[in-house]
Formats: sequence, structure tokens, C-alpha cells
Amino acid sequence: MAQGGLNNASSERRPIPNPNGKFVDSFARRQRIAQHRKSLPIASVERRLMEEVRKNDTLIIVGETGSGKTTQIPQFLFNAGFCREGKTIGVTQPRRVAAVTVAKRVAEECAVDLGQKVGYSIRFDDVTSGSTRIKYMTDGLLLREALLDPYLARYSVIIVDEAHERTVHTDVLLGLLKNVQIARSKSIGCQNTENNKPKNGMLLEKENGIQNSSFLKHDRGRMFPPLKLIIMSASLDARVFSDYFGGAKAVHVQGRQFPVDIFYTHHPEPDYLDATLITVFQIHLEEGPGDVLVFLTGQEEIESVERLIKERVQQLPENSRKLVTVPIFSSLPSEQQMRVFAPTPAGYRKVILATNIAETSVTIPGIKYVIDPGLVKARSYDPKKGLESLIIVPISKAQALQRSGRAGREGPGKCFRLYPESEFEKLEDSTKPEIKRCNLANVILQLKALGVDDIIGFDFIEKPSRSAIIKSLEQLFLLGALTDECKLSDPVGRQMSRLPLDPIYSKALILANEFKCLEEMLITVSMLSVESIFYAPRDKLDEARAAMKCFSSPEGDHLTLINVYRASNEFMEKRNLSFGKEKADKILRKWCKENFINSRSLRHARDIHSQIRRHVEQMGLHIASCGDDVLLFRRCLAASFFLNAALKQPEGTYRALASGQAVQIHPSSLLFQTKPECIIYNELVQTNHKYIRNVSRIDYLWLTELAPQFYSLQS
DNA sequence: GAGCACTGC
Repeated sequence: MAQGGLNNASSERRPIPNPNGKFVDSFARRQRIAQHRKSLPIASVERRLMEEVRKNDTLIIVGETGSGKTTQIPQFLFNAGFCREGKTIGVTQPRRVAAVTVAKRVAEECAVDLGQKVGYSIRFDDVTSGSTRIKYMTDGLLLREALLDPYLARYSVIIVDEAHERTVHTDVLLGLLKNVQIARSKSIGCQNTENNKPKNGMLLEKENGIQNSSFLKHDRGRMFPPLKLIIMSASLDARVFSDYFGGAKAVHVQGRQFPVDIFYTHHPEPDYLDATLITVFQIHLEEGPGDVLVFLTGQEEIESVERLIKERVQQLPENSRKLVTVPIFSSLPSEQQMRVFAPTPAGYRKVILATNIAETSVTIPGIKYVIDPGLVKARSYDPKKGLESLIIVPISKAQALQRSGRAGREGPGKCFRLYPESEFEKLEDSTKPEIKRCNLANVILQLKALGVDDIIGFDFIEKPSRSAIIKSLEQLFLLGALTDECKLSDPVGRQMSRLPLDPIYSKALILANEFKCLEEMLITVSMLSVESIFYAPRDKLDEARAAMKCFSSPEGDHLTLINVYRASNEFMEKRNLSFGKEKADKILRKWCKENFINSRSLRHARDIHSQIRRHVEQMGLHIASCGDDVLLFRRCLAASFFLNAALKQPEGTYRALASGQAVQIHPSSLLFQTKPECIIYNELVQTNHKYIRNVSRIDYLWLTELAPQFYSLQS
């Protein structure tokens, strides 16, 4: 309402109230915004850029941080007429927060209500309407949209932002968009005018001898205007994208960053944690005011460095002790994460000890110094063993650049790389795209649902290994999602592809419908789909253990998760009657804290639960409960997760039946000490050991009975 | 005896 007011009052200088009761001089505010927009580096090239978009169906825009490309280009396109005839400009982001904050900013710049001309759409939160013309969204969400509208007919332009990050979603999306573009340019056929002749979509591909066909069936009944694609990347190397889009033109837009001095060590540091400590104190004692951001690889490292800093601070002279440390990593409860944004007390220096979360996801103000040991904990995937691992590896040059850039956002800064320059030169240019290091079951299921039959032949920007594709095809076949001819099965495969879940969880829901325990399985897969539900800080481990006992089931982690969910539900239902939603949320957070439950994870699970419930109801599945018949539910777990069954070995470790690997139950599991004979699990990750998590007890004989397609072959 | 970072009509 207040923003509508801003709109109407634009010609008056009278301050008007906003919902917070503060007064805003709308005229001055709009002037300030206009001035800011004009000052952005990108403002001076608006005409040239729009010219390029008109001439090229695909354009690569390389823009450094601070160029304003994400907020400005969609507005340029709108003003240039790309939303005529009700068409929409879609802008994808890899992260939800980015989609929301940028949309808010652009709505403000346009002086419109969010959700009208400018809106955003992310999972669980759609703030768009029929009049939305500039739509920010996550790339995963656009992929989901494509399942319903394969030609992405409502969009005239799609901008893929942060493409250099090369998330799985971005890579699949680029492959899809390339096909949509070809299909749409064909659909208009001889209708082409000189202006919208598909340049690199069709003609150049022919010239380059690249296959000029799309998996999308030619829909002769429908006409589509060509789809304009803009790939935005912060990477110095636009060639990958340009090559992929048949030699598409790349333009460079200047950024606005303050200079950052880079310092290297003379020799490699044998102990980077010690080197980190020394550098922290060097900065603290010798450099001017400004906060320090340290990139570490994980929680354990952060906690031990924090302890060491606190110890050493005490050894300094009294007047040099004004140093505070603040940790931040993803599994930290949000209230504690927020501490990085709290202003540093006067005269103090803040040292932020962060994981990769501070590289892109969280921007912390006030950073003048960055310490970069050059390492990151990264996920890798061995398709042959179906084993994920978290290992510490050197970062890429692009990551090093991104990290040092964090020191130059508000003024000139310094970055201390704890390795020699010669080592920097040896780093990979960019991080290996995620699609080459993850399980592909979900990607393949999506592509199959979109009509891509030949996955191995699919034109990926970077092809995953043949063995990874085959392993995931095999897994989907074993789950019944694919037919003998490797086509999507109907209805099982089709239903699975509609559910925004890991395929193995989607299948579990379909089976649970037959087992008449869908209510329990719905809760289970929602809880399994989020980060750890239990939160056990090191210093309160015993208390946390005791709290977990209240929910625990002797059968294992799955029923325990159900108990937690139901307890929270009961708690909420009681409170919701007497309090408003916000108050009830606050009380739930308190309940979580008392019970050592991560409230962010639980809320996320509740969101997933309601979304998936809508889906399965639409599919016509029946949400029945098995009541006290725990045996039935465990049989359903066995039928669903038979690929992840393990048998106890004499030494107390387990042997995973599908791969033959030796694995161990993770210490956070309820069954860590019980060690039943036969179990199923949901996650296998190698850290210090090959750990399995989310474990439940089953009966060995159920496997041959319930999954004969797999276990009769084995014996 | 232990948890990089994101994300999904």
C-alpha cells in the first residue's frame, strides 16, 4: 500500500508514511535511485547493449561485480520493448536470496509493488501476478516450469545470471534453452523478418556443422517468436559459453570495485592453520582499521582457529586485545549467523571465520582484509561406488579472485594468499562444473520427462562421464522409472519426474501409497530432504543427546524423524489456535532450541511436506497412516531403499550389499551403538570414514521378497 | 565418535 502511495505521490514533495510508521520523502528517494542508476558503469552502454540484443539471439555479457548488470539489463530490455504483447523477461539466479533481494531492489527502482510489474518466484514463495513482466527466479524453478511449458512460451528473453558458477541447474538449463531456442526459431519458419532471423540459433550452427535439431517436437500448430538468450557471467572466460552457443557474441561490461592488493607467501605453508593465525595477528597489530575475513574449510577448523585466536589474544598487551571473532557456516543456527552483521564495537577489530558461505551466499560489510589459505571442502562423486566424498582440495583461480574481491567492496583492501604466487599459477582456471561431480539420477529423470531420449548424446555444455550417466540410468531403471527401452515409464516414471524430490524418495512415496503408509513416508522424505534436523553443539553434546532420546525409536532414525515431526506438529497445532502465525513461529523456534533441533531445517521440512502433499494429492494418491503398525512401515522402507541395504560384519562394520563396500554407521545415528544385523540407509558420504546416515533396522529376508528384481539376481 | 556450499511447478 505504501508503495502504491509512493507511486501516486511521485510529483509531490510531501513525505508519506510507510507501513513502519517512518516518513519517507518519496521524491528525494526516487531522485536518489535515479542518480544511483545513472552512476552505474552499465548505464552508459544501454543503447549499445540493446542494439546487440536486437542483432543477436544469444548474447554473452561478461560483467564484473558492481557493474549493475543484474538489476539494470532487465529494465533496459523492458524499456526497449521486449515485453510487448504480454511477454515476460525471465532472469535466473542460482540462489533464492539473490532472486528475492534483486527483485525487491528492481521493484523499488521501478517504483512498483513487488509482484506487479516486477516479481520473483522461488520454491515455496511465488510473488508474481499476471502483470509481472520482469521475473526473477531460481534456475531450478525455471527447469521445473519447462516440464509444464516446454517452449517457455511466455518468455521473450531469458537471462541466465551467474552462469560461471556452473551449478547443475545452470548447466541443464543452458542445454534446455539451446534446444528451446532452436525449436522456437523453427516454429516461425518463413515468417522471419530480417530483424529476428535466428542468427546463432540456427544459421551459425549450420555453418559450424553442429547438429541443428531440437529434441522438442516441432509443434506446427503454434507460432513462437524467437527466444532471446542472455548469458551473464563474471568469469573472465566467455569462450565456453560462446562456443556452446555457436560462436555467440560476447560483450564486456566494466565493474566497479576498489583495488585489492594481493600478497603471497614466499614458500608453501606446511601448516595453513598456523599461518592463518600468524596472519590474523599480523594484520591486527600492523594494519589500519578494518575487519578481517578468513576462508576456512569447515566447522571443525573454524572452531579450533577461533579457540586459538582467543587464547593468543590473552597473551597480547592489554591495549591490543580489542579483537572479536565471529564464526559463520551454513549449519550454524540463523541467530548465530546474524552475528557477522552486527556492527563491530568501537575500537575493536572483527575477525570473521567463514566457510565458502562468505564467497557468494553471504556478503558481509566492512571487510578490508581477506585471508585465503587457498583450500575448500568440496563434494565429489564416484559413480562406480555410488560414493560421495567431502575432501579438501585447492580452490580455482576464479575462486581465489572471488575471495579477494570480498576485500574491495567498500574501499581499497588487501588479500593475503597463504601460498606462493607460483602455486596460484598452477591452480585450475575455474572450478569443475558440478554436473561432473554429482549423482545424475535427478538430471536424467528431468531430461527424460522433457523428451530427451538419448542422454548420452545430449548436447551438454560439458558432458558428464559416460560411466556416471550409465550408473544413474541403471539406478532409475532399478527404481522402475525407466522401461527396458530406457524410456520414461508410465505412470511410475512420469509421476516421479513431477515430484521435486530425489528420485529414490519419489519412488518411496509411490510405494508407500501401495503399502498404505503414505502419511508416514511423506513425513520421512520431507525430513530426509533437509540438512540435519538435530543440532548438537560441541559444548552441550550430552544435553543434546538427552533431548534426542525423547524422540528416539529403537527401530532407527526414520521413525525418530517422524516422532520429531509429529511432536512439532502437535505443538504447533495447539499454539496456532491461540496465537497468530508469527507468534506461533517464534514459539516453535523456542521449542526447537529447547529440544536441540535446528529450527531452519524443521521449517524447511514442513514447507517441503506441504508442497509434496499437494503434489501427491493431485496425483490421486491416498494419504493413509499405518498407525501403530511399525512393521508395515519398515517393510516399506526396505522396499523403497533396497539399493541402500547393508549387513553387519563380524567386526561391527557393515557391508553395503549393492556395492560390496565396507561402511560404518555415522555416530549421529540412533543405531550407532545398537548395530542391528541388517539395515537400510539414506546417505553414504566419505569423510574420515565411509559413513552411512539415517539408518533403520530391517529384516534381511524382506529384501529378496520386496526387491526381487535386484536381490534374486545377486544370489 | 562427527556435519563444504547451493537448490526444486
